[in-house]
Amino acid sequence: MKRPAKLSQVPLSRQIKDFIIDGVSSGELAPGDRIPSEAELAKQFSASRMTVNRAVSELTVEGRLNRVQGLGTFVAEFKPLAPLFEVRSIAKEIADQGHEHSSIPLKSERGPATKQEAGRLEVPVGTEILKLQVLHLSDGKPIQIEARLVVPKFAPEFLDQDYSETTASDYLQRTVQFTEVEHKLDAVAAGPEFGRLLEIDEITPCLRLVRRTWLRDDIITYVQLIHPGGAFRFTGRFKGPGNVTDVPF
Amino acid sequence: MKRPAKLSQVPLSRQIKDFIIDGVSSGELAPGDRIPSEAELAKQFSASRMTVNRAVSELTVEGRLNRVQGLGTFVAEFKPLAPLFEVRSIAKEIADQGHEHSSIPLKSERGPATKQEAGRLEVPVGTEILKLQVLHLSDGKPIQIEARLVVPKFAPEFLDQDYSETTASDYLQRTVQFTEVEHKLDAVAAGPEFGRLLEIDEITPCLRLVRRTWLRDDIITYVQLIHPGGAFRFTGRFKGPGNVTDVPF
DNA sequence: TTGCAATAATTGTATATACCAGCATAGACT
DNA sequence: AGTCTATGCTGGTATATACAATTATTGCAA
Repeated sequence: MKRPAKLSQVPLSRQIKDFIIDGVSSGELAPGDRIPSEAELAKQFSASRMTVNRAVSELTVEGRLNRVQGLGTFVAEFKPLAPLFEVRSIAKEIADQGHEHSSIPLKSERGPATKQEAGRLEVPVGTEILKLQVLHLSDGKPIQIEARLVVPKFAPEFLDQDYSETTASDYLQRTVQFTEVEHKLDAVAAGPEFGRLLEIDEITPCLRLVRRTWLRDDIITYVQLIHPGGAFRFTGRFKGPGNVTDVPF
Repeated sequence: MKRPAKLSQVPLSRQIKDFIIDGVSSGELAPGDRIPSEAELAKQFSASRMTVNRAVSELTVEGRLNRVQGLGTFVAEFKPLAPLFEVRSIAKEIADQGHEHSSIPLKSERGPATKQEAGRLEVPVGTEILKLQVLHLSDGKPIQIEARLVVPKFAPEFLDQDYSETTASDYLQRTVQFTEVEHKLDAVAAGPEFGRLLEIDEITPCLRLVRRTWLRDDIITYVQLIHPGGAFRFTGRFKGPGNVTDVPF
């Protein structure tokens, strides 16, 4: 029953991949669960086993599945490669460690970029940007100040939204695979203003993380000032030979 | 000319992948270069085109190659996913920014783990470990103190080597694809001892990065204390949907 | 010279088939 | 009861084939 090689809009192997990915993200498939065997999927999609094999293999290379010969294919524990870079990693870490996370918006406005802000974003002074500043609390105690500057070239309508729940997934779905990021990490004294907000002495060392992200044509700048007690843990997962050889001995 | 399905020790597709990877790492193939077409490789390896296709596709998923329909396959600009985690990122950054990097070994000894060291490595107190401490200089000025603790279960012979040039690539070659890493970032005052070494006031804020790596059965712990002036930049590249959706809006 | 059509080369996708290798279990044998 | 073996499921690898889609080039016609 040789099927004519007419290609639909979306390749069959892509459909199979999406089917599995959707199952995971919807919660039907949890990490550790076994997914249907290649033969079952092939029947279900009227595809040949090789097509299924290709789809599943790619998901394995991507780290989403683990395959065991003789046993089956299982949903992998999916850890983002570098959770440090998540939006709400601080909030998540706080929550994961059993503390209660809350936040107080300090600033949320749009307006022309000042000289300093423009410098951070590498845009002309006066460009209309979104400026946000949030104080994060752990069990009611101030722990981090987060400042965010956004040049919303791509979707100005997001300017009016409550930013706190907005993530890239809202407007990007598996479209962009790569994102350039530049980070700068250093330690600074809290200083009078932030020291007061964080309820610490102004000479207290704080961690400052400046992150610039290029996503398509947009530039996003983050500044996080983290209270020393707010040191956070995160686990990362490296993938691929390029990292293996970079792992320190 | 159907080849019998006798499998050699190393799968053919693996051999083809290695051939390309070797070409890149030896410099024969530079980023941007076109690699031989699937048909050529198939002839060269006496393989079917599908086998070549599989090998090359996997390298594409892994981010090492870019394929363009109708044109060919090209070596990708390969950027490590998270250069922050490289051993010598500080040294590299210093060099890249046109400064001269040098280092002074402060400590290099093996012996039983103290309580604190054992705690960091999660091994019993008294376990024989390797302890290293190095002061990094930029243009002759102290900029970072690096401490490294290694539990060398895997290859005790490395204990006697000069650690500075030793990387994981010396004993691992494309064997381990995944490595778990835990990081802890915080900011601390330099303190009297390190303040003196770094030639700064003891209350000066410093960045401290603690990194634990699990590589096979081994545990490696890093502690980096970075001078505030030694704030470093790095660019990262994210790959895969898991990160796309995590990229902050 | 410009514009368009045909062509060759390349990757993209899919099928059907074959056999190998790892794992668990049912059943026979001791 | 314990042990071995056969069987069937699973993924792992490889081949041969076919046609689609994209790209650059070539050559012809206006």
